[in-house]
Amino acid sequence: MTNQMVFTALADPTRRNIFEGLRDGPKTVTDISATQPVSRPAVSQHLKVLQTAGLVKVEPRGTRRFYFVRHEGLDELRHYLDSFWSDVLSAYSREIANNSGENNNA
Amino acid sequence: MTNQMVFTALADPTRRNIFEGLRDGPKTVTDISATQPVSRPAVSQHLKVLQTAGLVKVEPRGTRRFYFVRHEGLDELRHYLDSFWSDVLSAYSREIANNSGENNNA
DNA sequence: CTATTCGGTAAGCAATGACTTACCGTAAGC
DNA sequence: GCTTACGGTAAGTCATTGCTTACCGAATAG
Repeated sequence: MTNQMVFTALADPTRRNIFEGLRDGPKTVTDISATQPVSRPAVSQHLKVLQTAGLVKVEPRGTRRFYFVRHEGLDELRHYLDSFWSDVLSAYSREIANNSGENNNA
Repeated sequence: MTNQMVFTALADPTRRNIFEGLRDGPKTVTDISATQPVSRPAVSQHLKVLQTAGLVKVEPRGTRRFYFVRHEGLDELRHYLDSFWSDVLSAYSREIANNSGENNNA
């Protein structure tokens, strides 16, 4: 749910690959396993991490479990980036304003 | 430089904290160390990872080295999120269109 | 020229984490 | 009922990585 968990979830290559594979529609665990070089339990564990981070959600249909991208998860990450971004920009213009008047060395 | 490296760089709590500390202006390594619970070499190593990921840049002034947030690094990450986002949305509306006509179970 | 501050690198250690195989619960098919 | 496909969990292994101390180069101060 936290930004921390989102970044951690997307840091692993396999997990990122799994997540990106869900971008064009829901998939079952065995579907995903077929496209990945790791075992099915490994995929299951990765999906758990993605789910805890709020990036995917599950919908059981019969004996299968379909995994979806969770839109809100991406939203939160975008929001984090946006606020960070504006902070950096304002600090940057402040920096320029300062530098034209004085030199802020030690 | 790659998205992979960006996510990996921001996945570590200490490193993320260091990066966020730079949001309101440049800092030296010793400055950063003072605000972190880890040693100065550890900070130095973290900054190296952030730099390799393209998230920060250095500007040596005399014997000091000032670290800055690198705007382009954030840009690339935002671009990645945007394209991912639009892919998910278009697949999502496609999904809805399909589901109103048929049921795509096995 | 010598002393001091700043900070990057090396080596080694301990914790995290990604993967495997083995196992078990659950829902559908016969 | 029994069997089979699906998939989550447990336990153990091995590589990754974040941390430490020790060391060393480079630039300013005196």
